[in-house]
Amino acid sequence: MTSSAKPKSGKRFDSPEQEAFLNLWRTYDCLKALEDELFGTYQLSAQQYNALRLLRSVHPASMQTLALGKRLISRGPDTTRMLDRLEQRQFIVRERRSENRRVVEIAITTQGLALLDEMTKTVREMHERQLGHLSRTEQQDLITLLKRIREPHEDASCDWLDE
Amino acid sequence: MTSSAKPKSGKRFDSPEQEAFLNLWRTYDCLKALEDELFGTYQLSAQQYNALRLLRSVHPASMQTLALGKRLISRGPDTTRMLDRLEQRQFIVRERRSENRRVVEIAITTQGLALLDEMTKTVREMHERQLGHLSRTEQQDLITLLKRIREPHEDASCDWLDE
DNA sequence: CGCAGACGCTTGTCTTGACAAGTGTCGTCG
DNA sequence: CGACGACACTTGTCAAGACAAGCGTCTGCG
Repeated sequence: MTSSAKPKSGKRFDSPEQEAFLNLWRTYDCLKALEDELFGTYQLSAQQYNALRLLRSVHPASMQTLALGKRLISRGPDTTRMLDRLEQRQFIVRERRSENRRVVEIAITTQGLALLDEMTKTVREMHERQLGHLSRTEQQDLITLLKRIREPHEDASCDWLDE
Repeated sequence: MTSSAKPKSGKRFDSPEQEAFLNLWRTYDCLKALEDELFGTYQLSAQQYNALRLLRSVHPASMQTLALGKRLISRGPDTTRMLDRLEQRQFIVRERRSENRRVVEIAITTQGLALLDEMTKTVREMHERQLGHLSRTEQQDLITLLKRIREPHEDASCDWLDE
């Protein structure tokens, strides 16, 4: 009934853009598997690790929940629950200050810092396994390309504040 | 207590590999948002769309559940439930053949093909928005780099059969 | 001083994906 | 030809993410 006479197996991709995106997806998923494997041994998600790293970068100061959430990849209201889990394991502390009781200040604890220290070596090794086989030039080219991809989208929902 | 005298805010990344990976993650997430937005209007997930595309590529033949699952990004036993949803909406049919009652053959239906046809234009436009601002050369470079990244990992869990 | 509205976070609920165990079917070997 | 193991899929259960509504707190305006 539809245009069933079209070539079905001529090409695998409808457009070069699609091919590029599917490759990006596949590659991300591939590297993410390595990441998850490592973080799994620490009972941590990649997002949680990033949150801790971010908190360390401002230590001994603190960050507000929303500001922290914005800097992570997944925007959204799930920051609260992720922080719940980190607080429960005492890697962070939350504090409502009297000066402004609306916001919650998040800070990394000594235990959180210790965890990051403990992970440093294995995380670096994992990244080495992920991308170490690329030359520095290739890595730079990749980063440049990826940034160029995001350029027209940053204004929308993809504003990354980590740089 | 820990090595708390280390430079905290000297650099944002622990290694070039980490910078590359975080850029990859961020970029994927950014493009995925555009994708989800589009597929959302069709009440479809990206995985489901890929499954339908894959089934179209072998139409009018069929595929086995496991083979289909392997070709998608997320490996795993959740293929069944994803297919449940597609079957419920009559985009695919499942059939147990008498010759081998262990396997389930999946085939796309006329309605599934019609849905893909209906989506073709908007999907192409979305990909154009995602990556259209890159030159053909940049797109090719990107694809080459991404494939090179996956190279040493393909043997493990990242064997992509779509090519 | 009090109230409306905005802000920041939390909670509820649903869908989606991950991991493990279970069910039915086939090949094989005694 | 009957039992055992392997295979392909399904089901159960749980954690993680998405979306929307709710709660407490602050600001501004009459």
